[in-house]
Formats: sequence, C-alpha cells, structure tokens
Amino acid sequence: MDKSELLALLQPTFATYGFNGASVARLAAATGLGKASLYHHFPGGKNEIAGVLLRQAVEQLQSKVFVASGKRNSPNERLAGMIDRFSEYCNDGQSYCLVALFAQEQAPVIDQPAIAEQFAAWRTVLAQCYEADGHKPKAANRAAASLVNTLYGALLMARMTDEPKLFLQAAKRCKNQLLN
Amino acid sequence: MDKSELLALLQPTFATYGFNGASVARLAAATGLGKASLYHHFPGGKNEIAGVLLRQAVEQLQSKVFVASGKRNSPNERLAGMIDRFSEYCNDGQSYCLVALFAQEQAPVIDQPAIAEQFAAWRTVLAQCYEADGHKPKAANRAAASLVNTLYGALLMARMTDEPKLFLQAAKRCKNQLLN
DNA sequence: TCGACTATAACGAACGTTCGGTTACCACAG
DNA sequence: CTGTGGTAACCGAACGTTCGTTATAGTCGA
Repeated sequence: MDKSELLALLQPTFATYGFNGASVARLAAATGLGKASLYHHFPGGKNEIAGVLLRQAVEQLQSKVFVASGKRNSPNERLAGMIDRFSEYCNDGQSYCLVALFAQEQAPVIDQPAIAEQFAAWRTVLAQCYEADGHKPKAANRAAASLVNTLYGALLMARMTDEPKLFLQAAKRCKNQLLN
Repeated sequence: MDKSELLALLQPTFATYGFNGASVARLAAATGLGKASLYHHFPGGKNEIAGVLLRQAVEQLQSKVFVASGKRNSPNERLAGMIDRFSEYCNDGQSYCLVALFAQEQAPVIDQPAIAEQFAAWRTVLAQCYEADGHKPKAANRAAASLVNTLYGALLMARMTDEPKLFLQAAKRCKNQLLN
C-alpha cells in the first residue's frame, strides 16, 4: 500500500467528518490498517495527513481549476472551463472541499492568511478573464468575487442539504450567465 | 446567571470552534462556570446546548430574516430587507451561522432532512418575492437559489479568509442587482 | 538476515459526564 | 429579628471512555 493510495482512502473520512471528527481510529479503519501502521507512513500523525491532504486540495485548485487555460479560447470559454473543472474537483457537488472544511473548523493545519491570499489570487485569475471579456476592472473584480462566492455557496448548500443537484444547477446558472 | 445569558456566552465558542472543537471545558470557561455547573443548567450536556443554539439560529433565520415583511413595500424592497437582516444575523460577516457549521461537521444535533426542508422553504419565500417582481416562476426559483447561495458563499468566504468585508461587499452587490 | 511493513497493546492526556457536597438565597414559624 | 428548612446554584474531584501517540514485536519478501 503506497502513500498516494493511502491518501486517497483517507481523504473521504476527513471530507465527511471534518478535521476534529476524523479520529485516527476512523482514519485507520478507512485504510484497513491498524492505527500504528498509519504512523509508519505518516510519522507526523493526524496533522501530517490532514496537512498533506490540504496542500493537495490547494494544489489541485491551483493547477487544475483556477487556471485560464486554452489561451486560444475566448475569455468566456475559459471561465466556463474553470466552472467545469471546479465541478470536477468537488465531484459535481458530492464531495466537499477540504480547504473550506478545515478553515471553518479552525483546524490546526490551517494557515488562514495563506488561505486568504490564495483565494485572492484565484479571484484575480477570474477577474482577468472578465476584464479580457470587456468588463471594466472594478466590474471584473466584482464578477470574479461573485462567481467564487456562488460556487462555494452552492457547494456548501449541497453539502448542508445533501442535495448535490443544488450545486449542479448553480454551476449551470453560472455558465449561462457568461453568455450575456 | 439565567439560561439566555448563558446561551449568549456559549454561542461564540460553538461558532468559533464548531461542534467537535467546542469542548465542555471551553464552554464552561466561556461562561465562567465550572463544568459541573453547566450540567445543572443543561442536564442534556453538550448536545442539549448545541441543540438549543441550533434551534435558536434556525428560529432567528425563520422569524427575523426570511420573512417577506412590509407587505406595503415593493418586492425588491422586501428582498433588500432580507439581505439586510441576514447581514444583521451574521453580524456583517463577522459571526458564522451555526446551522452551516454544524451541518458541515455532521454534528449529532443535526437533522439533515429537516435542514434541507428549511432551506427549501426559505428559497420559496425569496422566489415568491421575485415572482411578485415580475419574474417567471422558473426564473424566480433560480434567482432565489442564487441569492441564498451567494449570501452563504460570501459568509463562508468571509470566515475562511477572516475578511468580513468580503461578505459586506457581496451583500451590497446583491442589493444593487435588485435594482435592475 | 535485513528492512519495510503491519499488529497488539498500552501510554498519558483530554474528552463528556456524574457524584457528593458546599454555598447562596428565600419563605416562614417561633 | 432570629432560626430553620428547602431549594436552586455552584464547584472540585473523579468517573469511564476515547483521543492521538508510541513501544515492542511479529511477518514476510528481497
């Protein structure tokens, strides 16, 4: 059992129960290993696991979601692509974002200023697309902030109510709105 | 020290640390009482306290926020009022919503189907306003869902980054959008 | 035989909870 | 006014459990 397999088995437990709710016993059970065996792979214990998964989530958002890929495409297409990739990231609203989850619990693995910077950077990426699409700078910033808010709000809503479709519908609305 | 005072002292601890993170020791410390004394007021222990606070939050959203008050006002003014009252509810983005927090941790005090119903009802209240404002039923439903998503998304964002202004700005944008 | 891996069993600390008993307060009989 | 009884409020100390962690030892392919 190698490390990336383990992490894949561990992630859902954190995503389901949050940092505090994911006990080492539960985490070990999720992998099929004994608690002590987990410590062989992650000597830093629970904090190390959570830290790796958190960095993984941020990295994924950074490299797979909030990138204005396809320079040949129109700004709108690039924005739509980001929405689609965020949708993939959260499994169409079925999986929650560890960054949001850990941040809300004030988990010890969270570096809040860094998270704030990260989200600001992602908003900037979005804003640049909106600007390239003809929005004035201020309007572009507003639209970018709105989009991130809506996506995360929809994801939160989907989780609260256990209705992933609430996310899918919101994502669709966001994309439709780009066509104006 | 009466019960409502106690609850007021206890709420911030839950709001800050979440259900799992709010230990009885912390809760007791927040009130200045000993742990045993808390059990005098709340024999049901931590679950009872969290349950009361949760019901309080839902009740507040129900009776103070998502009510189409002021029948004489225009639908837009009523929607704007709800945004304002939600803003008050979350202290301009500085306090988090216990419903959202507990729901995300899958806290034992949460009845997810009930929460889902509750939010559906609130979306309906909003949708009726949008309809009264001339939107077609489907468009009204979409607008209502978007508004809730955005408000909660902005609140989540504000908490994640510890920047309440992200919420205030979003609330302002929502209100401006009503004027079209 | 060695090193990577897993498991059993236990550790101290913190958890939520309960017990036994002390204080503070107030009604009321003397 | 004093004294007595009852009750609500409160607390220190401990309960049993679970937490995250670790010491120790066994398994097994190379």
